[in-house]
Amino acid sequence: MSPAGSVLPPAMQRMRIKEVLASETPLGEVRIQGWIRTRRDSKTFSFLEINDGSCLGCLQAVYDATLPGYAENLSLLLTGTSVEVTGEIVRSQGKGQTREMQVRGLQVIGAAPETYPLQKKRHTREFLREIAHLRPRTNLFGAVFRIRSRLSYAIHRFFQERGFVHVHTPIITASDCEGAGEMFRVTTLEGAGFAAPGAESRDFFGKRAFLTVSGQLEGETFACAFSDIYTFGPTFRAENSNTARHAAEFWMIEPEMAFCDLTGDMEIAETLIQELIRDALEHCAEDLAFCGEFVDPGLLDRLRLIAEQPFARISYTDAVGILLGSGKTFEYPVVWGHHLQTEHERYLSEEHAKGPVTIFDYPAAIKPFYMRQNEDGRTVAAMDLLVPGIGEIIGGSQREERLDRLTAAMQAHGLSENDYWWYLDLRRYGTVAHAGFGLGFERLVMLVTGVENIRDVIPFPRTPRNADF
RNA sequence: UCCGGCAUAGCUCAGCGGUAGAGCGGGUGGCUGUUAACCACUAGGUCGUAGGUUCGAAUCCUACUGCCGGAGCCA
Repeated sequence: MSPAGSVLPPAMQRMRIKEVLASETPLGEVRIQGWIRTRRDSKTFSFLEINDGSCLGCLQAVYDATLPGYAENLSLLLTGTSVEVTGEIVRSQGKGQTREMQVRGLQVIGAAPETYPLQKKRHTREFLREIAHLRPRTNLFGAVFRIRSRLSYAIHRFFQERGFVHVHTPIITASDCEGAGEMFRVTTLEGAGFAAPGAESRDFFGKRAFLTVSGQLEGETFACAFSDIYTFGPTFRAENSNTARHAAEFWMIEPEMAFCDLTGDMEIAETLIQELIRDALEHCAEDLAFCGEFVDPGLLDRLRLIAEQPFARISYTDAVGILLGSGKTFEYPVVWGHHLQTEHERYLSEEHAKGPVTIFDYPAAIKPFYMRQNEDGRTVAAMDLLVPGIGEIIGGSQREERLDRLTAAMQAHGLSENDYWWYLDLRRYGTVAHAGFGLGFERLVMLVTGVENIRDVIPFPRTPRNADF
């Protein structure tokens, strides 16, 4: 495809800068298209740093002052301007790059005047969030979103290679009892009609509808047909959470395995994390090195450790004992039967295990109804995978497959069997042990890149009072 | 939602009762196979919004808004 006004005949293919920089063989004359990052002028020529997003690095183009149009173009060649450039790829005379382009023809496609917000200096993340439409053009966000893309691909590859079937579970759900937090209401009712008596039956779906907070229950139905499935899609929580780890819209991966218990569940979870990090280390080396240099100096060592070292596994009961025996004074008391607080989870992963740790067999009273009851009568087969710096990255469980136990648990949680008739049918017809978990995709990207705020690993973050762009 | 902090030039910040500053970015000129290039000059601001205290407020007080950090909820 040749853009209008191209300076070269269509026969000459555009090359991505990544390919130009990686090429082992002489390339001769090539055409590239991208955005100016910075310009440095000499008396008789200018250096242009051009980036097209294909990789972190820029192509240095040497633009000779004797070329036609040089003087007119120069005033337009500011940071942000889009250009098409042709020229020969030659060995660089300077330090810092092995090759560069000797420009033969240059065309300004779209000028970026001096009001362009991105300067060739470091900006704060807070400022860049205000220009979320332009921040992908920075080094950091370029690296983060290339890594995010690769991780997404690696997740599909991981499951597809293991025979898992990808299921698209619904985004809109009519069951308001998924039990994973506040839900966003979906409705076509407006004004007085919304509040009127019996309004729900006149709504689009004839009942109350919401955005999904989890595809798990629907995922279970497919696991009980395809044995191993996974979902990978957007998830919505209307919680008024204002933290670096929470977003109202985020992406989640939820595998569900039939004929699988909690141990098998933990194995898949741990293997998945390790495989994904290995994949990123191999395929995103340049971007990860950048993150290691400018985001978190300890990043690469930590990733290698996570990829190689087996994860610690500690039962909830043992974890409580470890916390009580730690000699640490916590703000919140450690009590068996209570939730582990952030400070407790941090101690377990950052100080005790010094790496990822899986906590399993939680008290039944603090977990949802669908988790499988253990024989001790007081815990359920649940697990949380905690990683240093982020906390919970995976939460999962073996599901209660015994109809009588499940209905009893629903009664204890005050839930109506009628609302879950199809979920209970799975236990009525060919029930089978099964287990699964949810992996927060953004938290994974945070782990891999070292970026500490979820708003900086998702293109356009949705958080309380913020849905711009 | 709770606790704490912050809001000054396009960006990053200094100034903390007495005429609004620097670096970067922009412009002009110079220099150099440069690479966060360098040197000189130059333009650029209702100091978040609304009240209040004071002879005088960017500076002190109050409210509001937004953002940041921590906590809760969780992925």
